Amino acid sequence: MASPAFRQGAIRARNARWRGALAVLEEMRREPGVTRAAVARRLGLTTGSATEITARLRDLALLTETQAATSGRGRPTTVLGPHPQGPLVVAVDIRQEDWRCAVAALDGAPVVAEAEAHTHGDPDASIAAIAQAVRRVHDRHGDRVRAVSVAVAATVRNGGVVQSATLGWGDAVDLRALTADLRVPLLIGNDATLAGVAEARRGAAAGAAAALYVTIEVGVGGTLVVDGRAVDGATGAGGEFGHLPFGDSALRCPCGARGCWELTVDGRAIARHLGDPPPRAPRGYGLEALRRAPREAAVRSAVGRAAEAFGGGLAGLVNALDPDVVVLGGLAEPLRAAAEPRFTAALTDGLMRFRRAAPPPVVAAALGETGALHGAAASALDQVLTEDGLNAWAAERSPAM
Amino acid sequence: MASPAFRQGAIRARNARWRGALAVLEEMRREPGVTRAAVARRLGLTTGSATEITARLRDLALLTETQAATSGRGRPTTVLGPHPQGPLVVAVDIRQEDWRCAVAALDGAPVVAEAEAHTHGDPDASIAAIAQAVRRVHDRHGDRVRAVSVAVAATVRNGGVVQSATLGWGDAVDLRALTADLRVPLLIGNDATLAGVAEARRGAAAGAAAALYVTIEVGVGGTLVVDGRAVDGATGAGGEFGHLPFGDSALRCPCGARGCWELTVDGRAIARHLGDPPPRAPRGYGLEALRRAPREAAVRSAVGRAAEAFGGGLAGLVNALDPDVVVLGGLAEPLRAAAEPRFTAALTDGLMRFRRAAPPPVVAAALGETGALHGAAASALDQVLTEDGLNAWAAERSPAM
DNA sequence: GTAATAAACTCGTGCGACGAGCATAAACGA
DNA sequence: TCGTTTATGCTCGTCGCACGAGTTTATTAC
Repeated sequence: MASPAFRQGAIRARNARWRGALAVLEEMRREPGVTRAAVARRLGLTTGSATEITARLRDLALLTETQAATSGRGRPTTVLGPHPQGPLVVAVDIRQEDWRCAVAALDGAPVVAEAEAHTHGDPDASIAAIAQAVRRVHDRHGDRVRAVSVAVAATVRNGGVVQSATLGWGDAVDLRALTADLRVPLLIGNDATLAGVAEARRGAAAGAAAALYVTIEVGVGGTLVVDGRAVDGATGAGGEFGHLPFGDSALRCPCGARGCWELTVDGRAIARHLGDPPPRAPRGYGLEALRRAPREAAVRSAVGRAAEAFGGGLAGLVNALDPDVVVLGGLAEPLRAAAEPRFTAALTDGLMRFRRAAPPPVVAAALGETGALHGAAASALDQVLTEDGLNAWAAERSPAM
Repeated sequence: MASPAFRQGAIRARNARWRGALAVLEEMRREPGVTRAAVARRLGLTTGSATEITARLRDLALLTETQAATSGRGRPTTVLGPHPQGPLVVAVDIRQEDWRCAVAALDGAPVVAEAEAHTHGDPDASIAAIAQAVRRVHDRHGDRVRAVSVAVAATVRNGGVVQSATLGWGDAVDLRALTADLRVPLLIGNDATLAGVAEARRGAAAGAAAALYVTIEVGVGGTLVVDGRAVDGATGAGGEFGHLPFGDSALRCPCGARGCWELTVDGRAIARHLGDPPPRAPRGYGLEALRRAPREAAVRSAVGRAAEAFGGGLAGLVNALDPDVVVLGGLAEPLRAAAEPRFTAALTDGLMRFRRAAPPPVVAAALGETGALHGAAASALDQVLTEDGLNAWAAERSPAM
């Protein structure tokens, strides 16, 4: 592992080798269950090239071909799938209450291996437990594990956690311990960002050129995803939409700024409107309020105000970012559903006139609780399915040279 | 021209041909005056490959090599530059008062060929005049002209103008007339978006991973530029930051929404604070106010309020988009300069706490009035310097096959 | 069965890039 | 002034990927 193996100069040529192979693997990943013939057609490959490429990839344990259910005349084609000895990635999702650790092959479907609730108030214990889970997975699969990707309910910057009010962890949490002595790349990402990526690739926004994912948990998060890649800024801390000053500038946000949108949208907002003290668990409070809203007029009104603030802010984001589609995650969808007319009115009213004729559809997230896990697996595979990644894989398997 | 010429199947291979050549051309474009040796080093090419690639590109009239000023020992290398018979693009900038039409070679530096003031209130006359200018350039250079790119002070969507309050043109303006019978691709882009691209590539934000460009003219525009590409959404209408609801929700914006940021930032805001009626020319009014501010306390205070609103909104954008650097264009820089303390205080106060230690630098645009023109040239070259673009160029020059 | 069909396999070719060795043009130094 | 040093350009044999055309194979339809 970590074999340098190649002379400096040949990098470009060595990378060009994988053009066709990578395209095939991406197709297989994007649409598990595609047939070889379909891939060849889509990529404009001749059957000869397809034969060569699949043979090469089979030899490298990057894919397998299985008999396809025949349909119609002609020689039957094969279904492409991940190889049983092929590369794997580990996806971890650290949420407020618990964590999950999953394994995914090149088709990107995470299979949960372990899951556990946090030891409350003790980040070190949680991290140690997760690290052990990762290590067990690694022990089981050896060098097949090519990357570990972590989705965490925290602000992430330059691959590290910057703040994590949600988790109640201090800001000195260092997730690098998760792969301490494993020689495997570790990727850290914000959970909402990764969930957005997952929705844009395989979820409710599949196929969209520019998808805006917005989620409400404690506060508001999300991301714009363009061509399947999150627009997360220079340091990866983009998507903090909750801290756009759409709100009441008299309100000071725990983040340090004032007028933050999320203060007018989440459980804290609803509590304020109802005259309740600030809830210690805004997510739970919000959920409870949404449940009570149908029956209690006061709650309904408070929820409506939050939905209105949410719709208005969303309109601003649509104005500024021009997405194809808006995907709502977490409590965002139930909030809209609880006060649909007020939400939609505010959204429409906030749109620039020329957008109103054909506003982007606002849809519910399709992947639900597994979005972040899917996104983590996807971001890990993004590293594996590169020219460098395949070079490394191939070099390890054929020690010649 | 428009020769199909190629069989369907070979597309992938035919594109792969240009990998090395494109990389070299991009280097030459990114840094006019680079030497062949420097390019080879950066790209990791052997001298043999460099020789081959440059020879091929010279034969195709895509670059020339000129003697470099020798510096130090060793065989002198050559400077790469655009070929005198090489491809060209036409860049047009349509501003509020006038328009300019320029030509650029592969180094992307636009040379203004014609410029003229608008025939006021008559879009058709302006468009006809611009079309003639484009035609004259095309007549002069023939098939060397590969694309026409237009920067326009209007909202652009799906390659067409959607609204253009600034120009005072109706919304039925069809810019496709600009290349009516010329068989040349026409690209339409928002002027602020293109200026942002130019600043990110060669201006004040050169080298930034994520640059946020914000400009104040009539209203607020701009764009986020990631890796040199504008994040302009699904239809190209992104970057309308002026219509984020950071402002006073009691104010209805001509765009149809309410609470738009730009109403609290531009000349209209200053007029309102001074008790003046809404100015017919907000840009000129704003400029005048900025001039008077140093001497007149009331004006200074009104300008300060606008600068504060500007800084606060900018902070929100930084929170949400996480840029490396913020570039101010148009009146934005003078507005900041006129009330620097209030601007900076509002900006800092609006940032999330973890961003305050190292906020992105806020700098003035470097390309000034030529930003949009540079950006238009760049977007046109983006089309030319692709595998398809070079294939077409090569096919036209060697009619064999 | 036999024809029709779709797709896989085989093999010769083209082409871009590599590597190693050679050639060349300047600056340096005795 | 002239060899030495140094950086670069040029030549040519080789490799590997994808192509194209032709052949083979597996299935359905009649």
